[in-house]
Amino acid sequence: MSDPFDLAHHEPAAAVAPVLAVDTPAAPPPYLVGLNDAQSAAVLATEGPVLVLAGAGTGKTKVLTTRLTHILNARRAFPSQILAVTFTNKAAREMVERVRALIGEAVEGLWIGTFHSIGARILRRHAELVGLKPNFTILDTDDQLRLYKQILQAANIDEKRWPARSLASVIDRWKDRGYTPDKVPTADAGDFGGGRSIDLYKLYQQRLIALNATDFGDLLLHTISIFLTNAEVLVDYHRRFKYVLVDEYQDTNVAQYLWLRLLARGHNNICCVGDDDQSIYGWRGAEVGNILRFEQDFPGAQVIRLERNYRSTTHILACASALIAHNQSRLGKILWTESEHGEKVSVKGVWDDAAEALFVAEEIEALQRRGNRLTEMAILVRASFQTRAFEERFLTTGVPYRVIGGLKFYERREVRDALAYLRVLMVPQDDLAFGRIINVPKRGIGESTIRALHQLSRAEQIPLTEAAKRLIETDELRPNVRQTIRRLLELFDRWRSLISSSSAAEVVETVLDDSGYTQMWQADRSPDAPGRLENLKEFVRAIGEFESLSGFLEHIALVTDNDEAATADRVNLMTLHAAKGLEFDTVFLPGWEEGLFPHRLALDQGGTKGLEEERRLAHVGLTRARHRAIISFAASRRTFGEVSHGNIPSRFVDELPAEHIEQSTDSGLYTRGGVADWSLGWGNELEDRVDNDGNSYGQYRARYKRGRPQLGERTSRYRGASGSPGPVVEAEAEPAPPPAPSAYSRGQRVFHQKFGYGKILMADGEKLEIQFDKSDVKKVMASFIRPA
DNA sequence: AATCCAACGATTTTT
DNA sequence: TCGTTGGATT
Repeated sequence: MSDPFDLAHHEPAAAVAPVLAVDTPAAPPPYLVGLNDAQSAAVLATEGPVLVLAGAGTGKTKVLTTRLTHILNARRAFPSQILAVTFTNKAAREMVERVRALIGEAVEGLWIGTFHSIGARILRRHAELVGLKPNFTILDTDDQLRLYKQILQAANIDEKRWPARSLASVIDRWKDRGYTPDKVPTADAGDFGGGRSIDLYKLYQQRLIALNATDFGDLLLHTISIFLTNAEVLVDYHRRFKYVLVDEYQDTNVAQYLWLRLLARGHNNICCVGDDDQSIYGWRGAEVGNILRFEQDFPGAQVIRLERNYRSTTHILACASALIAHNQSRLGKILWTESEHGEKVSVKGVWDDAAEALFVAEEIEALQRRGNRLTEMAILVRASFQTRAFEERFLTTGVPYRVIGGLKFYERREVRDALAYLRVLMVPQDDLAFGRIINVPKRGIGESTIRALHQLSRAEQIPLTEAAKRLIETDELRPNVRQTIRRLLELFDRWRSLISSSSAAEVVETVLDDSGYTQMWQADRSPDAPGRLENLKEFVRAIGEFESLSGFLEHIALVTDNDEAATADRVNLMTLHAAKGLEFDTVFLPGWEEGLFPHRLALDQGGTKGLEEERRLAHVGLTRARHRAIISFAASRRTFGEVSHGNIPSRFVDELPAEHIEQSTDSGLYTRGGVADWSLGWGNELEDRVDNDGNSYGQYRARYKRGRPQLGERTSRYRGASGSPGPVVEAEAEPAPPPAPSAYSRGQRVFHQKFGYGKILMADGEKLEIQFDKSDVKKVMASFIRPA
């Protein structure tokens, strides 16, 4: 494959007079057939700045991919002259596949990728210009946090008062806005660490450079700096990229905007596709303003609106439109459809979260009986804790479900540990990685030793591994510690010598075995140890798919595989944020209560802006539905052990047009338009139901402890032979097996229906003595408890 | 240096 | 309610 940077070899001949190729009167190319007028306009408007406002379900991806196809087909540019930027790897992959389906091989050489992957690609070419080496590491949030902690400690700042997390978010937001440390306005310093945040930012950047590392934000910030200070580099990219396409433009932050502007300035052919009404990542630095300001930012821009919706029924669309019309800051689109009316949007008020889950489960089973597939149903929640009630219900009634989101494969502890070993192997200067595994598994290297290492490393400006090498030549450490470190360093040398002769997977296996890491988990008696071992195996297998270790490391730094092979027929459970871009026949929208949705914190922090973003989130939720949307709210809800009573239906419920909804509320709960007396009448009944569920749930819980995915445990599918990486939790209710033989041992955490959580003091067959957290020591039969 | 325990705090999270 | 975390204990 040719280097896309290597323009010299294929300067396009067709580029001299490209326009004629398509303008000659002829039948329209086949890929335009089936597009509506607005869609074709968006495809054909190749020159100059274009904003495509694509409402939900209006064929956005189709337009993007067809446009790409058109540019290539009309020979306006070679693949290597097109830059297409997305936010997710999934979107990038989808685009590649669809373009390939339309025109075949020509996709080779296209610059399609996420902002970060393309940023990384550019930055590696010019790393020296910002003081990095081309093989710099990309830190993830975990590493970042460790680095921030080190910096706070060095700066003598009380981490209790000023947690590393807060500093991280302060600095992240600055990076989102394109501020390098010298550019942060003094007014923005805030009060972190007594106003020292800007200095801390400076220190952090210095440390990153010293570590030859970047964080995600740097991938863009550094490239922007390079473009700004090295005109010839920028001009080179101007020449290169004749066409720039951007997906999900409403989600770009200021840094991304600046980056795009700089790159697009060459040919000025930039096409941004997005929907201001689906901007839901403001809290992460996304600026709706970017899309709202597009016409000012790019003078002479065309704005094309895609307003014909091909997804939802009229009732659903009417609700979504009426809802979003309450927002002030929007460009305004009027979605319409020719599809059928379908069912009205159903709005249901219930007692509490358990009743809500029960209601949803019953609806799902009814739909299933009528021949609907579970994969075509989704429950979209505002906050992830809400999934719990549904999981409990589904486990007791036996509805198969999958939770999308949660911990990703590469974020798991064991995977990150294994990765750290590889990083040290590849880049001995990677202090963060070395610091992570120096005492994992436990080798008896403690805080004082590590402090000594850091001291020497800082004093001599050398990496930790180097400091370790020197320190063991002195008598500063105790002999046994010295010996341990020496042996570890020798191991690394030995592993390194394997790289040239063995496959990557073999190297990793050797590392995990020789280091004692695998052994550590084998010896671990905790219930999640087997899963971790499985994950390690899968990790080795994943590496096998890469040619080199360094290729693998780049992949996992930038790719968190978020998609799942939805094979089995299961109900989908996820947050509203995770649902963006997806669609389902039936969508359940539970928890539409003031305080939860819109979320209180969103209102507290964001005021009207916050409210409008919540409303967009509601709009996103509704527009995921093709045929059915079912909204619900509960008067009482259990959150973190506390029960909140008297919840008020979300204001969003009131914003739905009456003629498009069908409201039903359990009696005695709410009166029309307001709150009725919930203090009466529900107490006892609720208690009963919780008890019943609690008991049967307990059985399932116990069963799942024994190796099956459990409720609340974000087990990945990454066990067993099949599948790709993914944070998908799957669980399946089966007939309950006979009670397990007592397998409790001293020290184990257990749960008792009445006494709550506790720890086993003594186990004698079925007779156990348990110290309960909220009670005293009790003697209990094993059949009354389950593992915690 | 490892283990234990009490205190805390818990929207959303594409890279 | 429950997982994480830093300080205290052994």
